[in-house]
Amino acid sequence: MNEKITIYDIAKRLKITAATVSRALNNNPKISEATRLLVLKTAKEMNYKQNKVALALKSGKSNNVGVIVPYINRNFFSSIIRGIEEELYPKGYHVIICQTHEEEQKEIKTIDNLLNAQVDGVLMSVSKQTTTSEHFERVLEKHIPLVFFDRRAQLKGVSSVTIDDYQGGFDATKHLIDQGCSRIAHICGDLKLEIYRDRFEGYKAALKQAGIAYNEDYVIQTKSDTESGHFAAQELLKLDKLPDAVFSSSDHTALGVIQKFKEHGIKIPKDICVVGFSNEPFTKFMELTISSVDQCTMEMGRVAARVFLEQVKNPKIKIEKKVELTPQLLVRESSVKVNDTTKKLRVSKG
Amino acid sequence: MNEKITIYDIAKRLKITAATVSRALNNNPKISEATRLLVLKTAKEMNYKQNKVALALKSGKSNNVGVIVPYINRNFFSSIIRGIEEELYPKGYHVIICQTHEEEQKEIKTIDNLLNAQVDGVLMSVSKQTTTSEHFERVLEKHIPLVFFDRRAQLKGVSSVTIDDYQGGFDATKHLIDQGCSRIAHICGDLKLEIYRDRFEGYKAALKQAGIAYNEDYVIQTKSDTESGHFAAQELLKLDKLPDAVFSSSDHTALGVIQKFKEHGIKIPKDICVVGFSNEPFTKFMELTISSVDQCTMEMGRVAARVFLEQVKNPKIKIEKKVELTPQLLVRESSVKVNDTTKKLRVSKG
DNA sequence: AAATTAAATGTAATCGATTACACGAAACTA
DNA sequence: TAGTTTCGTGTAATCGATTACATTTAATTT
Repeated sequence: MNEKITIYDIAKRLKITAATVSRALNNNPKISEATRLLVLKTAKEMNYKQNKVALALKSGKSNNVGVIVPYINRNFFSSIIRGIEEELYPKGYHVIICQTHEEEQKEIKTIDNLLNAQVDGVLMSVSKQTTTSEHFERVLEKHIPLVFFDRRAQLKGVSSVTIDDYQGGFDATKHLIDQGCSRIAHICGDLKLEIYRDRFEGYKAALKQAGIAYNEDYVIQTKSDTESGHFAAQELLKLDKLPDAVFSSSDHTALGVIQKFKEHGIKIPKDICVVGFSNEPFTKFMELTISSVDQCTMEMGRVAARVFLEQVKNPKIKIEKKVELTPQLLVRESSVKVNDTTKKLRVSKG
Repeated sequence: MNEKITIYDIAKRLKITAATVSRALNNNPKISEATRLLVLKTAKEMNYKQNKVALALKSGKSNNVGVIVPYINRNFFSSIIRGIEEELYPKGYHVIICQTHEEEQKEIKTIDNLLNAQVDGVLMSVSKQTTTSEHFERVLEKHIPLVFFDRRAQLKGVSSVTIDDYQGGFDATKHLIDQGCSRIAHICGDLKLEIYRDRFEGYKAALKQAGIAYNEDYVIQTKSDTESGHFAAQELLKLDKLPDAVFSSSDHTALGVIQKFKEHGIKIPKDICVVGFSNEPFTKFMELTISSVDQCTMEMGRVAARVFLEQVKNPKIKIEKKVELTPQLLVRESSVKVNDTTKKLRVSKG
């Protein structure tokens, strides 16, 4: 019962050759209807299952794609992976998950391992530490589709799917301006990363458009966790003139800012409006829900998968697709100065 | 540059046979030191990389394990997967991720697909809908290690890693009793699932131990989301005597309960103490942090991976290992009746 | 009826690595 | 020196499926 059934077993049983069996199973037109049906029936009877590994060796296609992220248990990444998986599974691909822990060495090793495992594609978000790109070039040399999502490396000929971080930063800041705020602080992540630079640029552009002078004192660069939010808030509290709004490039930092401000008796959003970034699940569970910029993560995964599929379909054509998804500002309680309850009810809880 | 180098290429270059090359690369003792070094050197020069697919076909081992969960973008599951990945990657295994969306049909299809792909093991959490178990038996027939985590099927000869849900329920309830509560409500998930039954039993045991009569009116069975928490709270509000504590089998439901109670002017934890289950990230981000039972997810993944490794190491021995991890009650603000600030500071924020 | 064509199946190579068995040469024993 | 080990390599089968090419048989044409 447990031995594996191969096409040779079917062939032996029917006193024909494995080639005929293979052809019958693959609906090859040069097979007679009679034998085809017989083979199909026998295959079902014997509970034959095609051995994908043998197929992979013969065809050079493993039907596996590698997905590399810093950590899989971060909502942002796991949602992207969900999108990728849901798009690729119906097409017969399996998703192999790997984590880099933000270490370049692990990233390099992982890519080489995936290449040895003959994956048909690599979809990834570059680790923060990564500075070199030979490992990416090794993927390209083998003509294996490489698609970056969210964080990409500067590399010609590689497709990427990102959100328009500039737009996200712009929208968030514009919204704060629309709320009547004019002293808007910005807490950004490591500006070596493109995503944080872009959000920062969007912030500045919105200020400029509104004729608000850019004030360097209002910009604080930190890590993207809650503690850094506490730190940032304290820095802001030292200023002569307190800002009346904060746009943070991270939800966790936004939370830290809110916590620290509350400790100091500052009312959110009455005294200071706050907008975060990423639409982390907790932002809508808070008593005071936090406005945030949604990065349409599932969609990002789906699109990355589709870009990959396009590339395997047209192996000859060198596609360099740069898809930029539009982020979605979700206005919640932390950034809306309301005067009456009617308005409050309109605040999105999504 | 991009053609794949095989052992035949190395053999041709050195005018020896592929067999010798293979032996040299595998440190086979019957190879002369001279040829071995020569082969190793040449392999490096030619940038040879072993083709894992060919190896998989020959050996019958793919070095891939399938991990099946309902949804990967749930903190609980993605953390387990992280644990699994981190344990298996160093041992040369790749983790293939699949989602069932809680559908039995998808689960069946996924398992069959993984078997065709010749995975060396299947680690999974059973979908809520699943009632049959032929698909699990198909895995066992092929002598492929099957390990359940968290949610398991009733099946002989299969290992599982769970937490002691009974203990978790007991600890949570005991803690509420220790806070002076005696009218303790319980909001549970679908009692067809073992995990919810066990938590419920733990709850009842703690009551019994404290000599508190079990009151059916205080038990509400719902789904595990925030809205169900609203519903449950409303049901409790209808009672003649309001409970003075709530132990919820889900953090999301606990959150809903808290929200609804607050709407009705009930103070948490002064009037009613609340403890949730799962230690979802948001529980510690709230203004009012929520006490919860941590399920040591990363550890669960690691242990599941180790159980799998043990089974591949001893293929002959039929191991049926039932590992039960001990959950950890995290006492936070939602369940501690404090009188002075000193005590409040001791409340865990972990 | 002989010749041509078409249809169905068989033969054998291939994908890349491993390994039982065979074989020749060197080294050792008696 | 003939016989036996030992050592290092080569030969060829194997894992399971696919497919170009060859071959057989049947059907069609002239």
